Amino acid sequence: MSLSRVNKRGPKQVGLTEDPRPDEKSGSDREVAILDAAARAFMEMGFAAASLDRVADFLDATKGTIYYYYRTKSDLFAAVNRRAMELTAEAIGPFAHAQGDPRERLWQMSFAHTLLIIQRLPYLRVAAQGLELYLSGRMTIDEQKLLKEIAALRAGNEQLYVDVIREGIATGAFRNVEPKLAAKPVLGALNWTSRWYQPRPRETVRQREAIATELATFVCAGLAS
Amino acid sequence: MSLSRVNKRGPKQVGLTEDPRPDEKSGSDREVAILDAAARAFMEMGFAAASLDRVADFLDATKGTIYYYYRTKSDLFAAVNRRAMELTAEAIGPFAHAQGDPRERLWQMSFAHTLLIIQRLPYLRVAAQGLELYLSGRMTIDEQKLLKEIAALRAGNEQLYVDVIREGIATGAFRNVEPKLAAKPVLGALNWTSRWYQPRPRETVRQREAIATELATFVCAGLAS
DNA sequence: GATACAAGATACGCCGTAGTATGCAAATGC
DNA sequence: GCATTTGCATACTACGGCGTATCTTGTATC
Repeated sequence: MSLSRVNKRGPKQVGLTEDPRPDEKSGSDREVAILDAAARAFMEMGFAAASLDRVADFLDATKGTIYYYYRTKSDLFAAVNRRAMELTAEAIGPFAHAQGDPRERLWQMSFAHTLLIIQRLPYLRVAAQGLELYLSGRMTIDEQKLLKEIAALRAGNEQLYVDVIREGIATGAFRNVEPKLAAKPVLGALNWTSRWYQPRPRETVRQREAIATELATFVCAGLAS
Repeated sequence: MSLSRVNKRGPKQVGLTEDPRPDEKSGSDREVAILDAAARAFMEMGFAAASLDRVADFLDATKGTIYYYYRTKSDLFAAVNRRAMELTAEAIGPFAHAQGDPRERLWQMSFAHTLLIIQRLPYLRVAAQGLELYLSGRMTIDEQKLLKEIAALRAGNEQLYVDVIREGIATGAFRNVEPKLAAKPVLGALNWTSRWYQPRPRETVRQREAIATELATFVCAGLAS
């Protein structure tokens, strides 16, 4: 396909610093701006229906810019998903890895997760759509690699919930259920927020926290013994 | 657009019976077969990415058949969604409208809802994708009408949950929360099943019921006071 | 101030697919 | 048994959009 493309590894680093990856997790400012625009476009139309020209509109630029930083539309979509997974891991990871009461930790994870969805709706809504759907047919080899990578990140985040649930069962705080199965409705209750939530102009922090509190309380109560 | 189309109201009724709508809810056998094929295609690729040729493949027919019964791709998609909503209403309606303990009724609704998702996965997964996403931009007038109609059906089903939750709060069975907000994680936990569930060849009825039992127990416990 | 390269704009080729026009055999009516 | 309509299949057109080739401008380097 694109074997002749040589310069498509993003912009060169400035200066003489030879550090191989100065900002591995999120790329440059420009790349993040592109991801933001892409997240908005994919959120509003879905991957297949959203055109790169629409992404460029949100960027106030043209397609040329996008293709300078990303090789294909699938690449861009995967990058949005990857970033969404990173954001999620950052939000819930600290509580997942902490010590202490599993029930309290699950509550904090759910609370933080919900607030994240509200704050970063475009990314999380795109992530909730999933990319398996769209890339499931006629995939190239590198698209399969992308899919595997993102799926692994997603599974990693889900595993954080599974682990906490398992701990909670061990301490007797939670009902004795299969942790992997029990994690499904938990994730469902949380991720569904990306579907129904609509940002309101004058919404206060307090109102958002009320939503997050209800969801966190709901999932903890749902597992309680 | 298609002002010249005259014969696109589906097949004529046979015989001389003049009853205007002999089978309003689901159409003819052939239409249902087309919907089944469309549901499978939309499930596997999403609306925008699924081609009508792919739908025709599942039908073991060609596009000509589809366009004989449905005017546009959007029409077909809306019909799949409409049927999904009808199936849902049939599954949960009886318990929603019954007398008796709201908690027990919510449990039965959730149980039936989950089993429905498992049994009719293509329809319910397509419905969970939603159509607002894909039709949100550049809609024609009749597409807007379709969207409104499906949204109303969806809202009706959600309202069934809201009502039961409200009753449960009144009887003291459920925590005192805003019913509309509380219904969100309930729907999320249930609908999420259409995302993660994958049919296994030798799965028993008992195994499916185990999933439905866990989800129903989860949502009831999540609201319990 | 000439050179080289980074960053992005523009224009276009090519492909997939929604929708249409038409053909055609089998059922149906008279 | 002839005419008409039904129920599709086939062939084709139109168009939107991905990806690419090429051109332009700004900026660092010597």
